[in-house]
Amino acid sequence: MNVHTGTDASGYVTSEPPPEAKRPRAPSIRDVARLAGVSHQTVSRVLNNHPSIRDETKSRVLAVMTELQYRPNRAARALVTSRSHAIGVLTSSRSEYGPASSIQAIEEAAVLHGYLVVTANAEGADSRSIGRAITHLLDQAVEGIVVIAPQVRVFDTLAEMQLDLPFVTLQSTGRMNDHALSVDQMTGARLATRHLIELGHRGIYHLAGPQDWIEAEARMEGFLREMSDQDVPTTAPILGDWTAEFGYYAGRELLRVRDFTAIFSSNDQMALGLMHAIHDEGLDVPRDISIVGFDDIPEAAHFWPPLTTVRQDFAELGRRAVALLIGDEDGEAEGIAADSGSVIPTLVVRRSSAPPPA
Amino acid sequence: MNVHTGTDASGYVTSEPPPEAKRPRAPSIRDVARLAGVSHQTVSRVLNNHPSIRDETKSRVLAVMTELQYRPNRAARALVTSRSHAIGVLTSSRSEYGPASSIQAIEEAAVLHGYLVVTANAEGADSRSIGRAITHLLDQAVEGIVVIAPQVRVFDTLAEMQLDLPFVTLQSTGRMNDHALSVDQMTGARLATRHLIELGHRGIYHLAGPQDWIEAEARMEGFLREMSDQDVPTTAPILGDWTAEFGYYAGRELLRVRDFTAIFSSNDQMALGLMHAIHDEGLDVPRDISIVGFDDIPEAAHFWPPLTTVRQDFAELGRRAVALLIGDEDGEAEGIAADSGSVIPTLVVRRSSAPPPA
DNA sequence: GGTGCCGGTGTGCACGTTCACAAAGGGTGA
DNA sequence: TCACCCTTTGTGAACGTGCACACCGGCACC
Repeated sequence: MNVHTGTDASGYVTSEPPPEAKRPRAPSIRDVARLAGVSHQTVSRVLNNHPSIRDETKSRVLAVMTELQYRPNRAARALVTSRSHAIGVLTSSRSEYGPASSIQAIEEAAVLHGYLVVTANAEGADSRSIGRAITHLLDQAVEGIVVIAPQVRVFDTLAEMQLDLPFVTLQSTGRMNDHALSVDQMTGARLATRHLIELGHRGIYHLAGPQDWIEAEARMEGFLREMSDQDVPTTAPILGDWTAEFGYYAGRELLRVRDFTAIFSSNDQMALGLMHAIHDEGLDVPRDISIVGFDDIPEAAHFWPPLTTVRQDFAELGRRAVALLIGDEDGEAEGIAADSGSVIPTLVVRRSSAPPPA
Repeated sequence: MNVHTGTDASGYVTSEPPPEAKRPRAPSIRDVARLAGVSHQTVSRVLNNHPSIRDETKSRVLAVMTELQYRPNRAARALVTSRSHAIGVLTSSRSEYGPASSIQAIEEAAVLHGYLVVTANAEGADSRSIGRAITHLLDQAVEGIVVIAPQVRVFDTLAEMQLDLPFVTLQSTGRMNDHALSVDQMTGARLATRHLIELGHRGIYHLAGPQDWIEAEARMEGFLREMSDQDVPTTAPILGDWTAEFGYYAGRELLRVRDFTAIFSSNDQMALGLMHAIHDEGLDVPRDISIVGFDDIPEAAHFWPPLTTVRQDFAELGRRAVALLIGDEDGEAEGIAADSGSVIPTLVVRRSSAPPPA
């Protein structure tokens, strides 16, 4: 096919190439238009598949597009529509399994909807770094934010910056229902707790996560409620920081007194640390002490002993977050994401839990 | 301060607000310019801190900017400069610890340089999904790509799409030196192997990673070289898939014969699975069999027994990748990142390795 | 005292896309 | 036959920024 049509506006003589063509620029919609013999607007219509376009025209334009390897310029589009088609993810500790899995799911779902994901990690989760992270997201003109971090502080910072952006957290809560997915962390925690009670345990500790994390709070709440519902005397939960390291030291501390036969840990990493401490004392899991975790990270099945834990569908969480955020904005299927029921976590019983010693 | 200056081009009467102001648009440099009594170009100069601007003018402009909460519009900037200031990260299995940590570091480093990170996950790492991931990155007009995936296939796909984009892999290699960081995976593997040999082991297996991953290949190479250098007869490595699950089944298989006293696993997860299989047989680590891993994920210190492994600085890797990519492009400090020496991994000896049974 | 340079600033256009509007062509009903 | 509508297409103007260029005043130099 001859590229030089009669209407070529560049005015170059065919035999003589442009004087040192300084155009490393990608082909634009106008280039496509020229080659297809239509106006740039028609090309635009094809791109946005506008209804009223003749099939023949459309296919001709499409052919030219593939020939030219045309790629729509997102910047130009964003400029004129003032829509970035970007959503932000705000994390702290993003390399942990739970957050990482959710991010992955968010990304997949976002791409599926034609969106782009920008992440910002608030190292340390202090309000200064949260502010910096939010600023970064704002610089990218994100249209919404998914929060995987201590939401309370994020909330404050967001309010402080006095800008309203749709955002979603991955965890259910009483306080922030408008922004939260209805994932039933509490039920998961109750399942774990009930399991231990049904095995016959009465001295049960809870190793909780940081309390400004909504999911940590919800799990603790679930633990406390189940204990009280079953009339088991409750001890005050221990507040941890999600790490195996903390679990280890907490375990060593707890073992000094040993007024318990089971521990429900708010995540699998801390459970691992607990088991390490227990083994260090020459004790056995589950013979002497039962352990239940939360999350079911892939490694949990291969801990020694394999860990009884609560499986959580991080991917589903991520997908819902995106659905909520995007559905919300597009006005498309407003309610679907919101009220399609909670994600119910399931208890995976492995070998780290057993009846208490006689 | 009065917003309505005499030169206000909108022409609205001050007492009468614009008829249902349909301007949710953010303030632009022209708005700033008007309020500061300068031209938009001057504002632009302030933004890009051009040298020749009077201090007084500059501070006046800056004041107006903060007053208006002005944020530069990245889309417009990208459009005119045809630079996206985005770098892409191509992963498979991004929720695993290693990739996740590197991504985090990449992101931090990128933000520091004023760049934006776009990730694309090639689920399954087959060439079709790799193609899709690359397309996604290209749609965002990334200026470079960091690859954390089976590079061989990514290479092929990239070549197939016949587009040249600067890219970097996180692993050293013989083949792709132009694109690879000089992180000495091989030395790490040799350290681990030597450790086992020095403990007295002679029957040593290597559980390798997928061979289209360069790091897996490099670690295997290191293992083989060290074994041959030390004149220890070598058995063929087993090719795994990085998961604890695989390690478990590989362990069960190996234990049928038991012609070995130690296993060097190419990552910590597979090592965990191996130990699980060994425990299942009623054997003890390290009394009966020694295990050495690779990566030193945070959980490794709390495995049972705590895992001897090779620590790798994923964050440093990420930072270097960005330095290489960005330094490369900006022409700024071309060589610094490239030749500042290798990242040498270190051996962390814990309790999973010991002399072989007598 | 003209000429040239330099610091500081302004003017206009370009980037690639979408949007508002208009226009050409064909059909349809009165 | 004319007025009107619908489908399909085109025209021109935005969007917010950077770049090339021009301009202005002051100073140094011959």
